[in-house]
Amino acid sequence: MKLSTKGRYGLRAVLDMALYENEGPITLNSIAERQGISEGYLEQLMVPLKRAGLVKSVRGAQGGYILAKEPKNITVGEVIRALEGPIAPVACVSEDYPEECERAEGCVTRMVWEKVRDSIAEVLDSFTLEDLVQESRKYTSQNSYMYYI
Amino acid sequence: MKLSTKGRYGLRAVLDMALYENEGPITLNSIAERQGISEGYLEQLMVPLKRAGLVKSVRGAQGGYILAKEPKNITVGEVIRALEGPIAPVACVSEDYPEECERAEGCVTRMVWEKVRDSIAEVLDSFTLEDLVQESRKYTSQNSYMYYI
DNA sequence: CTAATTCCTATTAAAATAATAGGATTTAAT
DNA sequence: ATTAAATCCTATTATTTTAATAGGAATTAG
Repeated sequence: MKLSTKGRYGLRAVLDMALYENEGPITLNSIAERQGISEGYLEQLMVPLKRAGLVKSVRGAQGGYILAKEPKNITVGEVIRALEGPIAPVACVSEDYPEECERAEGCVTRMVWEKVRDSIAEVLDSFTLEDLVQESRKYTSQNSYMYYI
Repeated sequence: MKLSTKGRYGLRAVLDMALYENEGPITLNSIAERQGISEGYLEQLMVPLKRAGLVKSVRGAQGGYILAKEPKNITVGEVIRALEGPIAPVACVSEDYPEECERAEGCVTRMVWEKVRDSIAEVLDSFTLEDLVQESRKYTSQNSYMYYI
């Protein structure tokens, strides 16, 4: 029941982008440095984030990545789903295409997993990047450039 | 964010035991057949379940496994924790010994993971084996020996 | 033109998961 | 006592997923 680094790193990356939003395109290199994540790995995470319409890339020198929507319109749930796939504690109750199961009819554990799925989704969908940015600024003194994530 | 087969098979196994509780010790062989799970793998799952005080074994011929407590006193949460470890969407918010993290102080994603952890725990702890047994009997006609899990 | 950057494909390393194998030990039943 | 049915125990292997690395192609600001 653990998130992989895809989801964790990916959320930190987009949150980093939200924090430095006014500085133009953010390079993977700078995110990687601030967050202590391998740049090559971050690169792989950007593919699904772009596909999900959460970030946009700017190629060439002075390029980088920017958020495709305002932080207040990006939920943690969207980011996690983009990177980890639909929320599904077990495959047969996946949010989008639940896997068929012979035992499905009358399966009683399924209702447990459905509730787990919904409660996870509810929490993840209740936070926007903006919420986290604001929370982060609380911890950050006026002059500090250190943001915690 | 998926449960492994440990948790899924293990829950089905103890639920199977709850359903056939009045028939004395249940052999792994019979659970394996009914549930379509490899007997050898089930054997491995019994170790943590015993250690957690959820099942007891009876050795020798006519032996098998029995629940160590009444079904109404065993929650799905206990079973899952026994098999998958403490609930923890990420290691730094694990239910028992959260992993240290340099970024912990002022980390804003952590509060998301804490809420996710708590909401999962709440759902899992809200179901007892008895709840599931009763649900299962709803689907089972009086004369049928087929129980759905 | 050059340097900085994303883009793309492939490969590899490491870890976790799932399953299998084979024998030792215990015990009810005969 | 013997036997058969069962748990117990240790080790190994196969498979899958996760995480990371490598190297070069394409794009673009200056």
